[in-house]
Amino acid sequence: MTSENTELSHPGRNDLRLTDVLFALSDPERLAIVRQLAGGPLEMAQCHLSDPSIPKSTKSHLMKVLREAGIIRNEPFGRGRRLSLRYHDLEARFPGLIASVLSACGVESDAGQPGSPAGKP
Amino acid sequence: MTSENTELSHPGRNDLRLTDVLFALSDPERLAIVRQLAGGPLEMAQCHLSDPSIPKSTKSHLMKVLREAGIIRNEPFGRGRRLSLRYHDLEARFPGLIASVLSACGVESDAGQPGSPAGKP
DNA sequence: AGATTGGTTCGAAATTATTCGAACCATCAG
DNA sequence: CTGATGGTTCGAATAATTTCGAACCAATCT
Repeated sequence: MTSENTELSHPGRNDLRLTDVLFALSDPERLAIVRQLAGGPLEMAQCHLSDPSIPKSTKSHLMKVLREAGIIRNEPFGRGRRLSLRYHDLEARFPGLIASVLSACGVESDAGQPGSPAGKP
Repeated sequence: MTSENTELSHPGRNDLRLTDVLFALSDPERLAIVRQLAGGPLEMAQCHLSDPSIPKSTKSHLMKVLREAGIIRNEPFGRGRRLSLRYHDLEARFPGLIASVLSACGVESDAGQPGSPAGKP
């Protein structure tokens, strides 16, 4: 049977709400996830939480909050899922915001995203 | 009696925590307050909430969250209090963050703050 | 098919935030 | 001093979030 893996719903770029984005980013654990994704997409299984003993239902919920705020994309990938930062959408809707948050939490503005922050012309 | 009006405690510039700042900004009512203060200091009595029937204890609590996150300054002023955005401190600690949040919520980057965003040399 | 891995969803329980009235404090006007 | 205005703080009620186990689903491997 070819019964496509669960497609989760993502808000469209224009439906992103600033307060929801800020809220999702306001949790240390979620922010740490975003930091990891700043380097490029990651399989969920390779995206680690600060405490490895946290149950998967909790991890899934953290991802849900980020996804529903429009911060990350969560798509089927092989037997698991692939997570990615919706950098371009965030940048388009809230220019400079995600870049300043990343830089504030110690992400070297480098490669990883399309129209990344400044740094290398 | 000259018994100084209540001095509230404010976190030092270097004690500002990104997650606290993001959390404080993630509420629409608090964000609206910040928007008003972007134009410069305001007496608390002149700083209005979206719903004018909200009791003053609630308003005071909103200010408390913003103050404890280090976003606003709240100091005695005459018989009331004067509120101001800690733009400079925020900018120093989280470069670009407050500017992008303000611009994302429709604040014309104009005067109002010392080393404000670009716009007018 | 059956077992394994990786992840979502559903409740319920625990934690944390918000809201609001009442009490209180300070300043200014009379 | 008295009253009025402006605001903080406390405590209790309510609302929202977080956390976690159990049940479930999909894809892969044997």
